[in-house]
Amino acid sequence: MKAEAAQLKIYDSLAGGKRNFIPLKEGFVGFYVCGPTVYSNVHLGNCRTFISFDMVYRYLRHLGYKVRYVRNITDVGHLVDDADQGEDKIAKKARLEQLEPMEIVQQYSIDFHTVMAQFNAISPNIEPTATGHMIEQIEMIQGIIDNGFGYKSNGSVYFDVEKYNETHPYGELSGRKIEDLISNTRSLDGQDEKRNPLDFALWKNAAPEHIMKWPSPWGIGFPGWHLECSAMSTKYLGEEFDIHGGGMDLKFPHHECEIAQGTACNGKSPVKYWMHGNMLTLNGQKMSKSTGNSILPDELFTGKNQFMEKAFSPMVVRFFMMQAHYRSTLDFTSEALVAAEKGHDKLMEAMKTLQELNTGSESTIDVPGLVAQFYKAMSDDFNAPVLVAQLFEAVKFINGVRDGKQTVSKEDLELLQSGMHNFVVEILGLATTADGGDDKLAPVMDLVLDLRQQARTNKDWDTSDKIRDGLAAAGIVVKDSKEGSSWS
RNA sequence: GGUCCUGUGGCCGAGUGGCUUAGGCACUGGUCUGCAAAACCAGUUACAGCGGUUCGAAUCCGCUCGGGACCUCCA
Repeated sequence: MKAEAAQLKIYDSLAGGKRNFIPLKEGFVGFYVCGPTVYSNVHLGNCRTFISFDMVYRYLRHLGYKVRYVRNITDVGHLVDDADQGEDKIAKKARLEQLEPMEIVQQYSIDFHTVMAQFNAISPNIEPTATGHMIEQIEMIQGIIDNGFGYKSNGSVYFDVEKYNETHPYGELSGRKIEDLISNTRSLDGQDEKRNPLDFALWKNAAPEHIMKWPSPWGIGFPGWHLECSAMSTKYLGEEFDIHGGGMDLKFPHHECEIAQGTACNGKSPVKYWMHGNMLTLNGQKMSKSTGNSILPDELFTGKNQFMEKAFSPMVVRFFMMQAHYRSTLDFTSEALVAAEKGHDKLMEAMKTLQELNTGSESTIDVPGLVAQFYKAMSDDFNAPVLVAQLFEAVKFINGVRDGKQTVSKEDLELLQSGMHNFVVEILGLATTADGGDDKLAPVMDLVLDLRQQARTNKDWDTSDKIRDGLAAAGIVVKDSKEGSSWS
């Protein structure tokens, strides 16, 4: 554990407030995040959740915890709607595109991983799939039945919510009362298999024409969506683990059902800290695949979309997200992205400057105190926006030292360098500009700038400006300073 | 309709009782520069409305208006 870190506090959705984080086993953290259903390209809203929890994972790791990070991939069982005729999302897509379901899964899993890599998200330690854990799911269903909380009906198995509620509070996570849920339940067709409309499927009987199905003690079928997370989190993290994350929209019913399933099967509530990331909005409305109000990461990176006036790089988007707290909604607009881009560039420029500073006998600001503020911000429920504000305090100082208006001691400089690296690169996950790679361009630019400098020395402003304007047209910005010209 | 969240300056977005004028962007003035860009310095704009609690509220309570989420698949 980092000695300089303040006590980590996490907002626990179940408790409804911040709690000191104390892991079940000292030094270790079990961390589960609900992953995507791979039936289409991940959109930016999906990405925000995963990026938020990537930041959480990075900070936990930085604090010295050994984290086992599990994020599932849902590749079966997620129905288009809740009616019994509801079609599996993967199967539907497969039918429409005349592909094997696993082709769909493969295609969109690859897309998901590609996008996450672009956002510089660290891969989970384990990324289990629902189809790869049929046996575990079947065993868990059996456990729930054995404990009297599941019942068979027409080849399907349902979770008996009313029975469960007699001894455990169903709805505690989302703040619902079972009576309200019952009175608000809409009457859907084909609910006759269930004893109660609130009951949810653990196993669904598959019709003969159904293409994704497995044998089970209750007949040929497939698992209910909520079950996979319970089965896989139990398998890899235990019956009780530290942190479970996911989007706010999964709170009910998905996470509520996970609590019920885990409790019904194992006799204990599975999760110590429930974390929920908030939604990304576009034009003030929740980004959602089903409504079409969404934008794909690639459309954002290429600028080929109807919402934004220009393209934005993955790191700018990530930085933008880090400027908002993960529990707040964040509205995506072109104007906000442009502002974030400038801020991002300023921060990254300072990161470079930081490597070239001269040291003095003493520092003009309290550098250890500033770095302590970094920890304070992040330890307060991962308050990245406050961290970013502190980072800009550092930027101001860095530029001040560069301009000779401030001084920094050698010791403090090293502290600041490591602190900035830790928080900007390791924790916020902002990759320092990947301007390597273009090996041929650098020497060419050196030559061009050298020629321009000659022109400037000769006061041949026509030539020097022509070079500058020409480069600008090519997207290269030239910056002059006392030490010479640079480009980016 | 039910449950819950939210409304901060031109924009984004922190802050939950008494110096945060948070921070970023934008804007204005200045420094620097051949000019510009970038940097730097300084400054402007705020807490939806009404009422209440309090010595004191952006921060607590009530109401009004507005926005959103969930209640059905969604990160």
